[in-house]
Amino acid sequence: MKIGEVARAAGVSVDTVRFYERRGVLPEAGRRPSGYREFDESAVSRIRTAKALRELGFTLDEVAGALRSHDAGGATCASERWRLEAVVERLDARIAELARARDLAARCLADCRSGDCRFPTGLSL
Amino acid sequence: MKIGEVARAAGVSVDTVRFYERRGVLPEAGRRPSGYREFDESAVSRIRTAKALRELGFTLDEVAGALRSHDAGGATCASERWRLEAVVERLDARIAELARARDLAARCLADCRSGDCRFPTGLSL
DNA sequence: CTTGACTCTGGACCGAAGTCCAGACTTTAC
DNA sequence: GTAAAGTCTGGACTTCGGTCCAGAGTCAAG
Repeated sequence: MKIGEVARAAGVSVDTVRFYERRGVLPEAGRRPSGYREFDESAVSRIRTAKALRELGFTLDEVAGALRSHDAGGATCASERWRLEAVVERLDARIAELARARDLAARCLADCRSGDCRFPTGLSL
Repeated sequence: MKIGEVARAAGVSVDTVRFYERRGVLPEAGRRPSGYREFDESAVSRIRTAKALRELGFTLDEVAGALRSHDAGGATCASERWRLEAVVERLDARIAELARARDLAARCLADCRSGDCRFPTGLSL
């Protein structure tokens, strides 16, 4: 398959496919004599997996790490689980951070609506 | 006050003070004959307010907008409340997004631990 | 054989909120 | 008077995940 077909099949742009290759998410593609990259179906499913992992909160480097570990063989659920744990931890931390800000803002807003605005330093909101 | 004193008093770097000036958070500072910026106390409290707003989830542009509106006079709680509402809405949306990813990942992890790993497309985690 | 669609490379660019730098100048303290 | 500390400008760099570009070459259909 040519890069455009892969991209279409996986639902990403050709730029993204090349970018994923550079970032180690995809192995270096084989080349035709013309220099065109040549892919097979496995590239499509690899990109789909990468997308799924991204949606779970993996960074691209983490995706690449997980996929390479998988490639290396011997990876099991138990041996790779920490990757998912790390992601969940990071998400929890980030969510807590945002929730704190959100509650602070919402409390400001509630005070403000009830005519008891104690907004930072004299700013009336 | 010179920029360093302001920065120390407000708890930011001198680079940040200059950056805030360029971004409209601080008005253009007056200059000494030497070219050095000259600030008064109000710059410090303005930076502190900016920090407080940033912690609530305002972007720098939103901070600048709120402060300029305040400067323009006539701003009341009720007239400016939408700014805070917009921030809370954005935070809520972002938190929901992350929470979805988090739950997806945590469910994966739980399945994985209970030996029922249905991780995306053949990847064992 | 030509036309249009595709692909190649390398690098620039986006947003966000700063940080850091060099090289020149100023101010302060001793 | 001199040295150290502070300040000036402008621009480059950071992280993250891409996106977009020009200019050149390639492929497929008619």
